[in-house]
Amino acid sequence: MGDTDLAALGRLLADSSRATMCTVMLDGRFHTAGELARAAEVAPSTASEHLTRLVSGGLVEGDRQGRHRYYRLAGADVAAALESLALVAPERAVTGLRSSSASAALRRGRTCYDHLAGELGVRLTDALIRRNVITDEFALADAAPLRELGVAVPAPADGASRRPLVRGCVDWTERRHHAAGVVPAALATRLFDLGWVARVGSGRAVRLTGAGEAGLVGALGSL
Amino acid sequence: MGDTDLAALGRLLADSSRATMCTVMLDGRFHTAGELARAAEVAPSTASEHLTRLVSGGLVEGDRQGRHRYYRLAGADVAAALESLALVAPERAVTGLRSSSASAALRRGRTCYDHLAGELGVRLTDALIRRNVITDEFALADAAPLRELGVAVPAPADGASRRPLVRGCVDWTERRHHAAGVVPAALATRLFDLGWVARVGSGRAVRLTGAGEAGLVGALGSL
DNA sequence: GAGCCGTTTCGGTGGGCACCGAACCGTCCC
DNA sequence: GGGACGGTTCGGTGCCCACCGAAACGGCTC
Repeated sequence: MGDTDLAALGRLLADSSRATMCTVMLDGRFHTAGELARAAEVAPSTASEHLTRLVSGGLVEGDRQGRHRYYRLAGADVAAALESLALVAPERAVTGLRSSSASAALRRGRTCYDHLAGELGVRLTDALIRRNVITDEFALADAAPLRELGVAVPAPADGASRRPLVRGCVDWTERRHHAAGVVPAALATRLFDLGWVARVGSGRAVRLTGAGEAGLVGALGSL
Repeated sequence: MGDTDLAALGRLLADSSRATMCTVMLDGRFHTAGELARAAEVAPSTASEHLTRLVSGGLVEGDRQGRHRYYRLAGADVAAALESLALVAPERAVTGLRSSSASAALRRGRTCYDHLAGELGVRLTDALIRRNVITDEFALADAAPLRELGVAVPAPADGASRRPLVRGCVDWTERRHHAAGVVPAALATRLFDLGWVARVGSGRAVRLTGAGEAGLVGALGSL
């Protein structure tokens, strides 16, 4: 009986299979229905039903290409909402060695929809603050070092209504903020292109390469 | 099978009674169990069960005083997560005149946990930006006008790990950001003390008083 | 065309849980 | 003290929905 239908959204996340699928899709990329079914450990038919509900609920969007069907989160605001929920969510007991090492990799570095998070994300954020690229209040200060790296930094925002160039994003493993927004997203894309960060396995986990370590220290003075 | 138990949190919000209670508690204040039961339109026994679950889930904290028991949201991060969810949640169809005028009042002005939101919130945010109290990237710039109003502004943050003095908070009715954080929260408290904003009814809705209109224009140059 | 494969739809089954009324407990007031 | 009242606990009922297998529906390949 409220103003918005919070409960409908809660029901979508209430199921562990759907929650797992959403967590997988937090990397912002497309995933096939079968891949999501395996991740959630349910039959393809069950996964299909879940995905239909997620789409009609507006959390996920689908794109059919050939005989495959690709799904991803519906937008950055959805990813932000899920991340802020994950911050509140209690830590889950780790079961087994494989998931333990997997979550350790996630803690070290991962993508958060379109930018970098985890230890790597906050290290990068702190380096950007020290180099005065952004302020400690997450405002863009000096974009020159980024432009030298080949990052496409758009013109400053003309109002508060646009998506911010830089904003703070809660990091649920580090329990603090890291840099998000248009500029950090562009930076993340560029770092992938340069080969300075690379994906670990097929999930969200990423790591800093040797060239990335050297390159970022050179560009920002520290890391 | 994820890293945190997102599904458990979703289950808490999945029930419409619990969701309504959480929406009521979004004002950050304490509410009695009976009041929340009436808001959700369920028997007191049912409400009690819901509140027990919300507490054990970490979303809500309770405080017994006398024969009453008061409940409120567990923290600002919980409120932020709920607000970001409400932004994603689809608009709900308005049923009846009473809820229509109530939601209209909410759109005009309301408290968002500890600061101001709605039309009033974004007008205030824009005035703060025009007056250069904060930047359009939600960083604190010049606290002098606030101190003249009697707002207690703490010293600048010494690192990125503390709760930010100012941050952007999504406004689900205005579909843009308004100012949140330590400073806007202190400002809201001060405006209540001055009588410049007052609550409308018993819920989250607030309105700007005549004295508030004049006082804020005087302090900030515009509104 | 036939065959394969990824995906979706459809019945049927089972478990979880929201709900209420009744009983119980603690606090306040006369 | 007794009575009223707010809140919680406890059984019992009924609904919602996650799950699977089987079958149908594309699209791709040979």
